[in-house]
Amino acid sequence: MQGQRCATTRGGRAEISSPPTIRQVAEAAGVSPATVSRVLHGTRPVHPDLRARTLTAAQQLNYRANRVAQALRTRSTGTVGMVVPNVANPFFPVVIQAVENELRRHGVHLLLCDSGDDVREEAELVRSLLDHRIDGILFSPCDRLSSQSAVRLAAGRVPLVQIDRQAVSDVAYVGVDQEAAMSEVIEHLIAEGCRRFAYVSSTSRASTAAERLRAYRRAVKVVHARSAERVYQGTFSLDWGRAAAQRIVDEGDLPDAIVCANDSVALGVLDVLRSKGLRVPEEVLLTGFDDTELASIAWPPLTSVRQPLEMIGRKGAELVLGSGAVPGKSVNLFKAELKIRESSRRRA
Amino acid sequence: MQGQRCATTRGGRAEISSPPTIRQVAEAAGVSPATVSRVLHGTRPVHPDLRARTLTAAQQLNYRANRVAQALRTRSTGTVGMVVPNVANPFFPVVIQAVENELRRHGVHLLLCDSGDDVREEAELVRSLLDHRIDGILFSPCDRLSSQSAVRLAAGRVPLVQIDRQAVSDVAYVGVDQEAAMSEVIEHLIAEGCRRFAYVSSTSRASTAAERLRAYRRAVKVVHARSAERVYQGTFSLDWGRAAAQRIVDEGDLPDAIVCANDSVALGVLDVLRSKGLRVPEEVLLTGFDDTELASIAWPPLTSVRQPLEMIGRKGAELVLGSGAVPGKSVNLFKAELKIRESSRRRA
DNA sequence: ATGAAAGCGCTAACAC
DNA sequence: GTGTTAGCGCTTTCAT
Repeated sequence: MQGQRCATTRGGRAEISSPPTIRQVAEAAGVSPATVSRVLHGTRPVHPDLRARTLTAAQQLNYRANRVAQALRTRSTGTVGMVVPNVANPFFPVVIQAVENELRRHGVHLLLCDSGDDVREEAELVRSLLDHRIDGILFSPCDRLSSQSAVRLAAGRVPLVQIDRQAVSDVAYVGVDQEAAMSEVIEHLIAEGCRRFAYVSSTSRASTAAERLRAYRRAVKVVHARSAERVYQGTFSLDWGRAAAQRIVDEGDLPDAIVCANDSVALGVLDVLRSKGLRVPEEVLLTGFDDTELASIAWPPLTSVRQPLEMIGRKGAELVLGSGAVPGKSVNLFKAELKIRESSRRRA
Repeated sequence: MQGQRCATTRGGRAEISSPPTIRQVAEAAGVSPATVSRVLHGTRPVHPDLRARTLTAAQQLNYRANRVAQALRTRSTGTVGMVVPNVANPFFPVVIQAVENELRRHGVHLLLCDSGDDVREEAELVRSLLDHRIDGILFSPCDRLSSQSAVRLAAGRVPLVQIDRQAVSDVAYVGVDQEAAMSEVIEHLIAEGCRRFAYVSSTSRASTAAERLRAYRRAVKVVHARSAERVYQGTFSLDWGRAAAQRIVDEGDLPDAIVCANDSVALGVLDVLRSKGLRVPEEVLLTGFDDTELASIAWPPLTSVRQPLEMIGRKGAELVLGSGAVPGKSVNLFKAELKIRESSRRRA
């Protein structure tokens, strides 16, 4: 609506609003811009009188420093970038929220990017964020292999911490110990008497998916070698869960337990089992992963793995800001919590 | 890791890496910085030879413009701010994702802020975003009254569009017609034979909550005046749903249908009804709102209202960018879709 | 303790 | 067409 420009206007006409500059504050206060800056930042001592005049003028003009100019000069934008594979994946919103909160406690803003699980896009995003001179970056690399170059590129320029997913081992990382968590799931199922398993997951190339799968294989091999190969990979969706369950049932060889790499998939499986008249947990036990709201609301309630999302986000933010992200490595592995619910409890 | 500074170094020592400046490209190509800029932006015609040399030099040095400097000069940062009350509310991630995608198609980044449903924080965030000279702002005001000043402040400085929630009527807005949606819910229930209702909602001061409530009252009044007053307000959570259901049951006066302002609440209600042995939909019909994944997964599947989230996000982004946000007003009301499922279907 | 001046990296006016 | 110059708004030497 309003004109945006202004400048000092040689003529002498009235200006149209435009945020006041430090210069204008200086003039109003009868001091130099440098003094204003010093007062506002407490960088160096300033005479009480000038200080007072400056403060008054600043307040009167409602002065607020232009962060862009500040950034150019100080080489710090007060922003941090975050790149995640899929904002709509219920795992991330909570992490994002925690990150944003922690950043803001330090006066830093979050530049959020969704890579859409696409390595090319992801790399592009990282480059673009660097162009914007973000002060750091939180990166959830979508591909544990192909994302490596992007991670390295960015890590060479700004503090970087990998979050949830890891592509490069000597760059800071924060997430949960996926293998420990999945092992715990299997141990629990074995304790419930299960011996034959099937694993429903996605073809995701994320490090987390790989770790969970590895743990699954390692853990089931002990009790039934062939179960280690009974793996169904599709996408992290209800529909894939349904499709996988269909296949499992069709094969006419129902395992004792179906282990899922994620809650959505598990609920898809559950849906089909129910429609086939196969009861959970009576005929087959079922587990999910992530412990989204879905898990507790399902019927029967779904055993799942709860990750400390807020903690991951907060710690990630702390690391980028404090540059605990700079040195060789720095791994912050949290422990997930197995939430045992009816879907995996054998009736006594 | 690496040193960040460099500058032209009067001594003549080798520099440590630091992104190349336009000046360095110019020198390498034997042209002026202005020419480089012109080549890179195609702002004005440049002789093919110089053009080629420039391009080569830029590529060789791997030159990428410093967006901060660019922003200072051009008064455009290539960023848009977004303020939402609660990132973890399953409604927002999808909208955010759509916004981010649309922005990126235009080379614009998203500065995401979570106000935590706090008007003070919200105002602070808006001011801070303005300091960062964002090119526009997408605002989901948490309070239809107290958020007005923040909306007005920001709208006076940059293109602003209210998203989902509206505080100021003469500022651009995009969302769904809440009243129409809620009316449709009630009409459906009436058609199913319901006459006596209860409404479970939150004390939220968001415009959407007010609109849904108003529509509920208006619609039920027609068939049963007292139902218009049977309103339970708490928070948008499973627990509040449980608490509200408990109260409703305790009152010993079960309505024909319990209408909920959101899916989480509805599932909380469902949970308690089930534990009390009250069957849905046989003894009481139930509806939610938002049609999150929860709704379709619940048992029985929950009738809910699906909002075109991606469309809202995309349109919001389009508006800020195209500054369809500038003039007096501009309201983009989408229509929600009633998803009728078992929870509100009377057995024939 | 304070001001003048330089300059962050870029683009746009203005000359040629 | 192209280079030179000025300047976006700020912070920070460097003198005083």
